[in-house]
Amino acid sequence: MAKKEKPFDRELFFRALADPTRLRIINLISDQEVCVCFFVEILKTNQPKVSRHLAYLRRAGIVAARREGIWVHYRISTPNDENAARVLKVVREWLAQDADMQQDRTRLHRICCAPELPVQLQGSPRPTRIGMAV
Amino acid sequence: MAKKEKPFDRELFFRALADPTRLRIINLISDQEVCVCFFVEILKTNQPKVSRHLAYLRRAGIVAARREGIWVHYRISTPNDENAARVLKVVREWLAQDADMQQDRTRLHRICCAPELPVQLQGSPRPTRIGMAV
DNA sequence: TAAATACATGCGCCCAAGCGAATGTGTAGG
DNA sequence: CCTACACATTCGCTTGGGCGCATGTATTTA
Repeated sequence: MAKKEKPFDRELFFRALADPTRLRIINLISDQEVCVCFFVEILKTNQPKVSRHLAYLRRAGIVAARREGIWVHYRISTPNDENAARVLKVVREWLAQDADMQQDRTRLHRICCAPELPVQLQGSPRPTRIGMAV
Repeated sequence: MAKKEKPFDRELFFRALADPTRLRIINLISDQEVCVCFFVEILKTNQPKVSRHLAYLRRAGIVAARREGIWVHYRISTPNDENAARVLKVVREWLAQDADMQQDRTRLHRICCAPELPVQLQGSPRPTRIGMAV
């Protein structure tokens, strides 16, 4: 009844990072818990696409999901593998410095901190900062 | 006449890391200059395959080549992008700890340090340690 | 239980990437 | 030159991944 841990899949991990949409998602999450609907809005794409990329990141151990009623919140997950965690940390710092990525975060910040959410997001739970165990 | 530097391609960089053969090559190079023929021998594969993966790593700015007569030596190249360089550093440390990767390095070490090279490698220049600027 | 909402997944299409086999390129030696 | 050698590249094939679209699932509310 021990050892649920599957051996960490390094290939899957790197492939997960080898896609611009997934990197944008990782960047958008930052140190928050973000509802799926916000990704759809910021990335200006359709919901299935976002959902599939989130599933990919989940399988790779990069993000974790938490359901709250009808909504699902995503946050960064520290990979099981210590070295993968180190890589992810550096990658996130890299993204944080990128101009386009900063724009994405700015747009998310503008939307979720505005007094009124846009029509598509009425009633959606806004992103919330979470404690980063690092 | 300035700025030959193309803007660093982050996607290409990550895709380069998302392949087991290319990771094995990165690991084998370690802090040496290694002749192509040794990759063919250690990876137990054909020469075109190795050559294509090496070309991929070159385009991604991860390795550099140096011709010496009929032989071509490959070494790790520090990526133009500072953050990419940080990622690569962590990735290489990761590989260095991996059991399978250690086996590869051991086999390379055994072959190139033996008094007699195997038949396929007769006359090939052995890998040589190079100064790592880090 | 039925409808609405938010998200996940299955399906088919297309394109990129990896592969083996053949061919091309550059270099040393006769 | 011509050959031999090491390596690079091209070609055709096959596979995997991302995409849009349609459908499935889970949860809340009426």
